[in-house]
Amino acid sequence: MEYNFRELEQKWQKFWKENQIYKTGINKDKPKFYVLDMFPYPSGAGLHVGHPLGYIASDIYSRYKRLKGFNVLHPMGYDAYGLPAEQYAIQTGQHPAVTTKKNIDRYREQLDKIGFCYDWDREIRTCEPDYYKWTQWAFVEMFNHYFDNKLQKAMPVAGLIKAFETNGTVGVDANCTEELCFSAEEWNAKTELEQQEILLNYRVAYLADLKVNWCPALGTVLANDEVSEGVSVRGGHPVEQRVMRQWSLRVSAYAQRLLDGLEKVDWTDSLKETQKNWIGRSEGAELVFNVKGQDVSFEVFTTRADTIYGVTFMVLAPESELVAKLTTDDQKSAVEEYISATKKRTERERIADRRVTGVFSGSYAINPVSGTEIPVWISDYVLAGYGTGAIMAVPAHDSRDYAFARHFNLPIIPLIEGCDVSDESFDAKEGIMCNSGFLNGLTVKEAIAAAKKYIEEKNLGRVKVNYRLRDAIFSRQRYWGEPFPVYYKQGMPYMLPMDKLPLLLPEIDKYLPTETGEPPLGRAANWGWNEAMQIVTASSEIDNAAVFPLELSTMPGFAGSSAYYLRYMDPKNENGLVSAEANDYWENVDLYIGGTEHATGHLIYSRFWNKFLFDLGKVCKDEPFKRLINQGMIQGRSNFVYRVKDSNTFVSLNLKDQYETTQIHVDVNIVSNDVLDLEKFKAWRPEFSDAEFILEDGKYHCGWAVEKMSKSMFNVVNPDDIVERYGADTLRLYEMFLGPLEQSKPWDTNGIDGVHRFLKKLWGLFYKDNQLVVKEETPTADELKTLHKTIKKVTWDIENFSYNTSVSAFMICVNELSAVKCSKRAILEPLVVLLAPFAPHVAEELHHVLGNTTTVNDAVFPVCNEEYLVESTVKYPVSFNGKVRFMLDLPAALNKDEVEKEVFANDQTAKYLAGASPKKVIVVPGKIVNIVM
RNA sequence: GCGGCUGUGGCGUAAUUGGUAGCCGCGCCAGACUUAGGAUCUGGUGCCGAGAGGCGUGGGGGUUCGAGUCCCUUCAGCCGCACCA
Repeated sequence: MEYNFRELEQKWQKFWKENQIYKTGINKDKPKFYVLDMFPYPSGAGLHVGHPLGYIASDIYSRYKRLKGFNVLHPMGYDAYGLPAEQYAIQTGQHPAVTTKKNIDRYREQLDKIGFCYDWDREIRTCEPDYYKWTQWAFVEMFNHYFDNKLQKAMPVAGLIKAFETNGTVGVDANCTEELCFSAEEWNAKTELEQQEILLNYRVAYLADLKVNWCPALGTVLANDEVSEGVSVRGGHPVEQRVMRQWSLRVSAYAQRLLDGLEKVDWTDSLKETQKNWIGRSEGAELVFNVKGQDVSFEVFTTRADTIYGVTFMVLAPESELVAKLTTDDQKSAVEEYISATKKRTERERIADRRVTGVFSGSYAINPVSGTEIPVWISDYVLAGYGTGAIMAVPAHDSRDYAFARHFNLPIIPLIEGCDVSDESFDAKEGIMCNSGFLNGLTVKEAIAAAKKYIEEKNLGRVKVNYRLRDAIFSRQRYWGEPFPVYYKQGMPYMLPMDKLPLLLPEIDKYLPTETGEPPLGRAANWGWNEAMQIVTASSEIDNAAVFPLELSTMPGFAGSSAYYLRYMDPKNENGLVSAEANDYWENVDLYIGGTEHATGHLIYSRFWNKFLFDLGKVCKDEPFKRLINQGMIQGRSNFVYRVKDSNTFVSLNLKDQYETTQIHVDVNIVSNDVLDLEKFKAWRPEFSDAEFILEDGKYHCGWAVEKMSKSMFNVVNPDDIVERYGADTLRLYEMFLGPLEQSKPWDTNGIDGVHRFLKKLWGLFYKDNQLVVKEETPTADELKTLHKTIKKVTWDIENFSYNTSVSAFMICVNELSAVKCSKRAILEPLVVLLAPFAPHVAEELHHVLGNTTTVNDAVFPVCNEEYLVESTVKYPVSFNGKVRFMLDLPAALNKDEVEKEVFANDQTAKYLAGASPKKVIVVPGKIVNIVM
């Protein structure tokens, strides 16, 4: 029997499928374990060899846990809504549902070939109505809840209304967009419309006029994490700031809990750090400044209350509402000119070009502590969206303020003894205060505390915690997303009744905005809501009396991915996102594997979403993902050929310096070990058909470089091709063998022969000349040692996700067994089970070859017996002054003194001592001997 | 600028956590076999050196009997955040 991987892999994949080997259900007799992959967006390009890396790692862990007696939930699905399918629809007119389905089918085909243990009965697609029903449901719940700051949890809006009716805002501490203050009488006197508008100020899902990131090229707004350096992350289109009425989720209310929760999860420090940065907690004080000669005051936020005596000017963000209030008549034209100039600059330009710009407003503020009058300036270095959009500038101790003061010749007052501010500001929070009234003589740390206390006591402001985390803008002016279950009466949003969900995505004729600039859903023929009949009806019937318009925006990409891990627990449930029974059993994800690119998007939103559902009592765990591992990126390894300028002649790598050449990417699939296949090259592209070559030793050597794996670099390797040539088990092993899971590393197909050879060698322990050679003989001590040290190593490696080293441990094991021609059942049987998580097909085959009739997945993972590992002798390296000179075999039982005695009894020792007397002898029993001379 | 991670043969990497640096694999070299291959098997392969030996984990310094591993410093690369007050 040959190792016929093609036949064998197909056979077992079929067997697993037909016998539902990977079907999972609640089983209270076994401990549960939930292993999840970040589900993919099914792109048109299909999978390349980098995508399955994380899937293989999680698959190994899932299989291992199962063999260890756990009931393992290991599902897969698709993040099926998204921009690329819609962009494609715009270009081709094909319905995004059609292309999405096609892409999903392709993904599935590719995934199936690799032999994953997914329970496909639990597959979800975010674009399916029975799934997005629950996305809409969660949104309605968010609309119906507000965040109570005191309780630090979401509470029903109904309770808030009751409080307003009896006491107004008194005693209410609700997270809100804008602090409001009204009495019960005032509330009760308001119209329904007015009350609804006020409630939007509190709801967790709310509609508000916000400054948003508008991307004209994509025709939609984008969330902060979808924009980087002023351009859209997807597509790289310019993004501008615009005020629009949009749905938002009050993620910022959960800032503190999102931060605290990080302490409870087992994630990498770098990922936690990224989330901490994104949440951006800063403790400080909010100070009230009165404006001189006007009945106006404004607040600023500062983390350096200690520097209050050094404030020499104030700065407002150009977008601040205060600008209009504080601009005096003589400064009006200058301010207007500055504001319009600022508006013209995109955010990108502002970031790229750090010129100091600004204009004086004409007004003066009064320092609430020192009483000094200070000029109020306007500058775009102050952000409208952070804090209050106004700052107190302390040029001596803040580098941005310093640059501004220098540019406009404003005073700089040093506040720390001995600091030099002649060239730059002193930003460090250390030293002793001076020029600071009652703070003089204190350290900076003490002064911050003292100043805060003073501010609170004198009622000059309040101690406050600020977060950088913004609410998530939740509307997209696009077609291919979840429709909002929302209709509008007099411009005010109302939710569809829960029992009418899902609100289905309507058909439209073109996937473009309407002629009047409304989102694509504006084209839908049936997009009205008959309130009395509770049905969707023709858009033409909208009369704003009985039939009302439905929301035209759709939800963003992160909507569907925020709670999908919960749905896998109970994917067919028609009465809830997840049943209490399923949720109580599976709880949350024990191991989540995916890329770092979701660090600030998906992983913040889903934590927020989960916490919200936790507050409602719908889920039992506060954090969704207990342990998280980021797999590294697989980079491409590109190959180059060198064309001699103005010719069709190509020169081999080491001769290219003799010519003037152009470097050209060449398809890595026609290169082997950096040697170009000349015939394939000529056939690759018509322009190379008559190419000529300057060779070295009859070969054309290509250059190479590690780059991103992409079509344009011709370095994309398709897993299908690898499976076809080497089999899925070889692919799985090689992906793991490449290097540590979390590290980025280049893919080079050339190395794959090594692991393929390993599998053949393993096969060779079972079959020789087509004969099964497995024997029932008792294994030797050495064979048992080989097996058990491998069990020990591989177990430790799996637990620590060090899969590259376990593959090499398997190789060492098989090398050792081959060397002694060991084909004994007592050794091979446990070895096959040990290998099953990594190479399930060949393991299943060999498990059956050994006479087992049930799947290897139901075997028991072997346990290391330390007794077999005990050594009777130790090879001591004997070193002199730290340099190893010779090895000495000694009984392991010897103690320190006995080892020393043996070493000095050896004549080699005398040779290296060369008559000198040792100053010191170090003996570490079982390890080394070092003689210091 | 701030924060994090990583630097080991020609390449991907390993090192029982302070104890023989280079395991495993690719590649390369030599040999065997021969249905001449992108097959299989055997041996070799960090660098310098004929050899004894010396050097060697980005560079410099330190702690230690002993450092890839710990400390200080410096350089390079990758990632995250970045007018966040």
